[in-house]
Amino acid sequence: MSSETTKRIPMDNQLYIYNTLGRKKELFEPLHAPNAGLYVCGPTVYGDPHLGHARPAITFDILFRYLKHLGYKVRYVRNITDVGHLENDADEGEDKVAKKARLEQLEPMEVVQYYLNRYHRAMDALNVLPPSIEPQASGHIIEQIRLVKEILDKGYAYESNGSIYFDVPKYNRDYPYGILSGRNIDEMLSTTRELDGQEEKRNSVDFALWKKASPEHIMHWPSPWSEGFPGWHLECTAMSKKYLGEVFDIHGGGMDLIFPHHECEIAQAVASEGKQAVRYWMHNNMVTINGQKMGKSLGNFINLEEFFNGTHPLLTQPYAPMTIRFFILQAHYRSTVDFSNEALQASEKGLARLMEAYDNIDRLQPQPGELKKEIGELMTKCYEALNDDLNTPIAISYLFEATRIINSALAGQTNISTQDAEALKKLFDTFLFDLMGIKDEMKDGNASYESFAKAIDMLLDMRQQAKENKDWATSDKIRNELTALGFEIKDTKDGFEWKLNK
RNA sequence: GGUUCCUUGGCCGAGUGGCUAGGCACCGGUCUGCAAAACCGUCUACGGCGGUUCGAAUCCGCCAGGAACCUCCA
Repeated sequence: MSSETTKRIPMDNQLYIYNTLGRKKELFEPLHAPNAGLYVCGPTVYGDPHLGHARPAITFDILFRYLKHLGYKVRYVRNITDVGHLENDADEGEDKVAKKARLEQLEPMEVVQYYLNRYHRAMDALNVLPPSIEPQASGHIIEQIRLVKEILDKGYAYESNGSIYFDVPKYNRDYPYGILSGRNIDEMLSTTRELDGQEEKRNSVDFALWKKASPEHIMHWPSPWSEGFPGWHLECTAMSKKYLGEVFDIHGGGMDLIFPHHECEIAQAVASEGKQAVRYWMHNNMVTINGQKMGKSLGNFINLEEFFNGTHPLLTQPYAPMTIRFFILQAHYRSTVDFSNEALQASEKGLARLMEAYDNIDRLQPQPGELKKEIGELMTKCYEALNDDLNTPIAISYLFEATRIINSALAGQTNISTQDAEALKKLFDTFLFDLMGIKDEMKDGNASYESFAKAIDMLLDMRQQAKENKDWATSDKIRNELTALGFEIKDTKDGFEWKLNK
């Protein structure tokens, strides 16, 4: 699909990733190099995307970008859940959407499309690359029904009143259930709460593969057992198998999906195929707010659009998409990251400093000479950081080291060679832009930027004239009014610099 | 109650046995017409109590506090 796949995989670049199954870092060795398969649980599109959705999207975007950078031909599948979760729960927030669909006489698929579009728009703003395939659960009912049949044939499921349930205790006699989450079935049997509809199930730990639709249920399909809809966990197993094969490399998602979702996926795959489908399980941690998980059920989430506009009451200002992205990358993906205005502002300023340093590389006046060892090592260290389970905060810390080197040279305090300057530019191009996916929101895709920039330059040239005439009133007026408009004006040895703070 | 995990300087956040990231804020200095920015410097932390060790933020135990999962959730 792209020419970059011809790149040779560097032998010394060995990526280690933390496998939740086994809870340790493991060398990543794809099953069918140079191909690599990646499946990530995407959103259930029944509400606006919030900060929590940005975390896995960005985490696995980095993985996607890095695997491609290492020369792998990556097939990245990220699903869209559009059936099974829409209306069959008691939570008011979710009910409202289904209710709204009915009240406004919308097709459920209109609701789905609406939020899917908004999700895509937010991901685009965050510079999250689209996956190779983005399958929707509702488009794979046939595959899911087939999977249910296979599990029934193997004897690990049973029918009850038109619904099909996975027989967890029976499965557990042949294969260990709970290996991903570290649970054992006896404890679960003794601690699982009683839930509605459980009378159909033989055991409280069993889960639905196919549910018979109640009369008021909007979305339903014909099946050998009933008019109904697929169970919660089925789609990922069916779609990953279809697009990545019976066994594939990496499956990602949020930590909150480990149980029951991913545990059930393992059970479904093993029950139907007799073997595990996933070789590396990766899980990103949660975004918290005041130390608590940001999420729908707690009602403490902030939509991405609210961040971009600054419209949520908890926000003291708007935050650019790249600020959000950088903020998330400044924490390791397996740590929780706590939202606060202070933390976001720190990220905003830090990122601005990096972007400025990058622009400053072009202002340097490098001399012919050798590459400084210190600079040459930064590239290696950044690779080592990413190879160590995608340690983006460490890689970022080296970019800040590079920033100090650049600014120090610009201030005339140190010398810099042509090779140094090239290496620094390559460091930023590779790690900040290509791999971490930061972009210059002002310049990228803005055709009129150049005219705009020249107009500001002209104003500042006039100010420069005034300064030379010691007309401080005029020079300060220009500076103050530009500052009021959000510009930051800097006087330098031989002129001026400016930037627009959003 | 069960399972898993966390507690790092004013804030955020890396780091798994010695070399003690990084960002933001603060303070001092250089620079500047004044500023801003930048640069240099300062501040040097690992919840508590024990233990292992020549040596622990890092390993072990206990205690305290917190979180996630056990129900849909990224």
